[in-house]
Formats: sequence, C-alpha cells, structure tokens
Amino acid sequence: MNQDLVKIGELAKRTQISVETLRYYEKEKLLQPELRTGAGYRLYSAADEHRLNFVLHAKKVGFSLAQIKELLALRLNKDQHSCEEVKNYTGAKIAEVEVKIADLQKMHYALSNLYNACCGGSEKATSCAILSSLDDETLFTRKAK
Amino acid sequence: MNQDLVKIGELAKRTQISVETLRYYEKEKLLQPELRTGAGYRLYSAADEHRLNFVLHAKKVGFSLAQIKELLALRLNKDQHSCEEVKNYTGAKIAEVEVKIADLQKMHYALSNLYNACCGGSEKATSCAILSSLDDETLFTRKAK
DNA sequence: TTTGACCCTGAAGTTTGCTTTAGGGTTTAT
DNA sequence: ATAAACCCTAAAGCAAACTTCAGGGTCAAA
Repeated sequence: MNQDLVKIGELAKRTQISVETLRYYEKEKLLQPELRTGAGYRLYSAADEHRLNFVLHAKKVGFSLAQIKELLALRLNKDQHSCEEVKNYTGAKIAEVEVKIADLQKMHYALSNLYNACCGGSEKATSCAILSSLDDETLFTRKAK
Repeated sequence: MNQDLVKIGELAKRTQISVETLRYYEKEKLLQPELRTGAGYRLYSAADEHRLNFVLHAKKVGFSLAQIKELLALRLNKDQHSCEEVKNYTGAKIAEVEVKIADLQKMHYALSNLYNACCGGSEKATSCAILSSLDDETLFTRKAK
C-alpha cells in the first residue's frame, strides 16, 4: 500500500544511527520525513534515506551540520535568485573538498609507510613513527594561506 | 642561539590558530612544547610545528582529537610490545581513510555536476540540486556494514 | 485485552573542542 | 623605569551534536 515508507526505527537500523539522532536531525531541519501517520508516526521515503546518507557521509569527512544544511540547500533554479551565487559557493566547496582529499592522500601515504615498515609479527620491527614518515617528506606543512 | 624555537604567539600566527587552542592541545597531550624558558614560556621546535600541522590536517578531515592522539602515538618500536597490534590498527585506519577519500570523490563529482550545470550568469539556469545529481547515480547509498 | 515492542514530545544532561575571564608575571622599546 | 606587548595558570563559560529522562500514546500478537 504505502509504496516503501518506513518508520523511524527501521530507518535507524538501516543507517546505523539512533532514533534520537533522527529526531534531532528533524528538529535541526536536516531531514524532514516525507509524511506522518494519523498517530503522528514519522514515515520516511527512499529519497529521505538518500538525503540521510548524504548527511552521514558529509559528516564523516568533516563537514558540520550547518555546512551540510547549506550543501543540501544547493540547487540551481531559475526561480531562485542568483545562479552566480550558487556557482561561487559551489566553486569554493569544490576547492575545499579537493584540499580534504589531498590531506587524506598524504595521511594514506604516511599510514602505508608505517604499515609496510611493520613486520606483522612480534620481532625485528624497524623503529618508526607516523610522524617521522610525514616529516621526512615535509608533508602537511602549512603555508600561510 | 636557540636553534629555531618559537614562542607560542609565533606558532599561533604561523598555523592560524589561537594561542589558547595551543595551550588547550598541550593540556590534552596532543602537543607538548619542546621546552620552557626559565620564566615558564613555552618554546616550540620545528618538529612540534610538524606535529601540530598533522593534528590540524587530521582534524579537518574528520578525525577527533582522541583519534589523532592515537595516530600520533603510532610507532613501530621493538621495545614496545606488539608490532602486530600496530599493523592491525594501521590497516584499519588505512581502510577508514580510503572510505573517506571515496566519499569526498563522490561529493566532488556531485558538486562539479552542479557547478557545470550552472551558467554562471543570471539567466537560463537548468534546474538542478545537489541531491539529484547524487541520487541519479545512487551514490552514497549505505550498505549495512 | 493486555503486554511488549514500538512511537511521540519537551526538556534537561553530556561530551567535545574550544573561548573567555580573572588575576597575574616578563620582555622590550622608549 | 614604565608602558605596551607579550606570556602564565586555573576555572568558568559556550556552541555543536547528541543522549537521556520523564511521561505518555499506538499497535499487533497472544
């Protein structure tokens, strides 16, 4: 009957987050459920679930809920005022994402160095720290922006 | 004389964070200054600055201070007990970093779509939202882990 | 028809990561 | 030798992102 709407407990189980967090996200206007039953139960659609997944992934890579809300609001629409505004904001976010990717790649490199230097067993380990593998390459050196 | 030690204000200026945050990181054992002057002034070395940059970058990509402390503690050392432990932890962190990178690449793709769909001027914008560019590809769909 | 597994709201509490406040010492230029 | 620009500690305060609590409704199965 109801195409594929799920109650809050089911969505929570699917996305591995708590029911309380879902209600909190609603209060914070990050995720409004598609509709409510007569009794007031929240019903979420597949689109709601996609939106939630976007939120969770964005959060994992360091965006705040406020930033995520802005990202979710991003839409080109002739009815909405400035296409130019959207283009500027999007361009800035793309740059931000690129910096994050570069940082993660450096961290990946450093961790791989450490991983490979390790015998895996319990003897003869080369003494090595994550920071020395970083320092060697002068990675993560912040130039005044 | 003192090779290249700097006081807290100078390090703060270089790394664009506040003096108070630096003192807070010390209290949290994320960054102990190389030494102190007779008067108790903190003096930071170049290695301290590298360590700090690592902290700041890791923070930017979504690691908590507690996780960063663990990462900084990572070192292979024959004196320390389990090389195997380090290898396991490092392997897990590498996987985590790879997931973050993949997430960011999807976000980059979505933002680029939005950016390109935009005329940049003030008319004729194709109606488009960040979520639709994501949904189209069914990106960010969380499979129960 | 009642019991157990769900769902609701509103408000208070918690943790993390800082920032601010209060009250001082130290250094350096004038 | 004094004022401006720095530095110190300890403790309180704050915003973000949840979590817990208190007190109730709803619904399907036994």
